[in-house]
Amino acid sequence: MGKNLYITTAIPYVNGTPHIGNALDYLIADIWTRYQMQNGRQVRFQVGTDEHGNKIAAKAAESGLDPKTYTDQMYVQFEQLMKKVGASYTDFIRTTDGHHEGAVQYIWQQLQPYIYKGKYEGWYCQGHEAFFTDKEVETTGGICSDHQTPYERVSEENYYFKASAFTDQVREGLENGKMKIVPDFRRKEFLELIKDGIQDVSVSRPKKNLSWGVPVPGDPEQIMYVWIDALANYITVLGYPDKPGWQDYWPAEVQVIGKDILRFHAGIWPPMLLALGLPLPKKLLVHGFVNVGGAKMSKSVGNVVDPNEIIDTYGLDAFRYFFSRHIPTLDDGDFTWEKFETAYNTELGNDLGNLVQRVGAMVTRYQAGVIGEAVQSEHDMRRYHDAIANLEFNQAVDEVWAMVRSLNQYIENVKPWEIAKKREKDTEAEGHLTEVLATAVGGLLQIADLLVPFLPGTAKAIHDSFETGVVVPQGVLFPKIYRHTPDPHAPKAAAGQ
RNA sequence: CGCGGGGUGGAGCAGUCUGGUCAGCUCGGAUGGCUCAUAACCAUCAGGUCGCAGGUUCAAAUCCUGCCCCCGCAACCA
Repeated sequence: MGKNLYITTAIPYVNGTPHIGNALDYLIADIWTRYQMQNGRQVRFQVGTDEHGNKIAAKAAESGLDPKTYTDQMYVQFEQLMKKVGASYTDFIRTTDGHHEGAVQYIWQQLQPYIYKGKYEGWYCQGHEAFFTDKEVETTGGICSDHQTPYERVSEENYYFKASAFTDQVREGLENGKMKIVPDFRRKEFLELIKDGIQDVSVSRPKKNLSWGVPVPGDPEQIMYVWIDALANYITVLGYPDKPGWQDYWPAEVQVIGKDILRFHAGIWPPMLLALGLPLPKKLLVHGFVNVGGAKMSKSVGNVVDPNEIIDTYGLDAFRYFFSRHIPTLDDGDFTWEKFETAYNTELGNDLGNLVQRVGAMVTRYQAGVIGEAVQSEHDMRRYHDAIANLEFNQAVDEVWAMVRSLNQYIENVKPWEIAKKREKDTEAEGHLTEVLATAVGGLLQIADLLVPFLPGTAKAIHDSFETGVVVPQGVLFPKIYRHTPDPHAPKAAAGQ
């Protein structure tokens, strides 16, 4: 196995504000990256933004800006979120980057044997200068609600990419595991979807209908539609085709995507790669959505949760903890402020934070802070590593918490405070106490190691507390917060209420 | 008969492929213990016909058949 690994995240369309789903992408990729780096791998971790298209052009026009200036303002929000969740990315791509646009045109030319001209037919609105789906047309009764004009049936010339030519190869790759889709039920879902073959996709629009995008080489009348432009980012960001080094990282080990965009990443992207003669990514990690109290998060319902608010209130590691352990990596999850706060107070505060505190306090109190010969804990962490290899991060965190529990149990069983009392009379007690506390510290240090990918700040705090051989208090980890759940120790309000 | 996922103690889940050792885990609730600690921690308990009805088997949450209910997706929607 080589040392170089590559992981990617979906690039969000900058026409909008960052949300939990984006944060989840970054977090998952970041956990994986930190884990691999901890194990001595060289990792490139891509993030970026998708910045072309009509919606951007329209938004920019509304604000009286040219599109590029507009995206220059918008993409920063996403960059801020990436930094806020602690994403240790190495490569940031914007689809408006010069190198990317040039590379995409090169790719288009390489794809020539599989590109043909065809007619695209659909419902068109003059006011929007855009096509609408059958569904939208149906729900509005055929009248555009913004312009009060009927949609017209229009057909236009487009270039198509012959993705269908690669149906068998893609299917094969999925069946022999050359390209895995994780979890497996997503793979089955996708195979079912392409049962009748992958369909060709329209990859360009006439310039009059799509102004803001990469021009099609050799045809000034056509602009590239999203697919080739956006999907290509995964290789252009590495330097493809002209900057050396990209071969060291492609194929990607993992491509992190949401369940909504699986079909593009399994049905268009692999055919593009095959047409370019490039290997397929090894794994597509498909995560689910975050619901709120069982309901879909949506602006119209008004239940959107802002990741920034969580992090500002509870801290970055608390955010990373909840979204890595309580939102299953490979399935939908549920967020509520109550759940979050309960997990924060009980699991982070009571279980882990308090454990660190009590061990530190005992070493300080009984041994003036001097830690004895650290005993290396022999806890078998195979399940932790297996879980990460299987991309089930929530299970890996479960394993860490099993260790936290057993360390609390250990302390309860050996009762260091009783050994401490015996030291006056029993000469062996001193050594015994030192050994017990060193064992506890050893356990904490191992826990800290395991937490590095998930809670880097906490892992560092634990290390800093105990690593030097003398306890260096780092302050209380995860102090109690009661904003959404009742404070059990609050002065009793009037009875009955 | 479109496709996929799911229905397990108050809540959230594991277990189903490879039938018995499964009725398990976490949170919440109750009781007790302890005092090193963030009124934390530890132990015990709370008794859920494992969606419903049949079937296979010595034995089914776990296999087969039928049905009911919930949630996504249903193709150019970033």
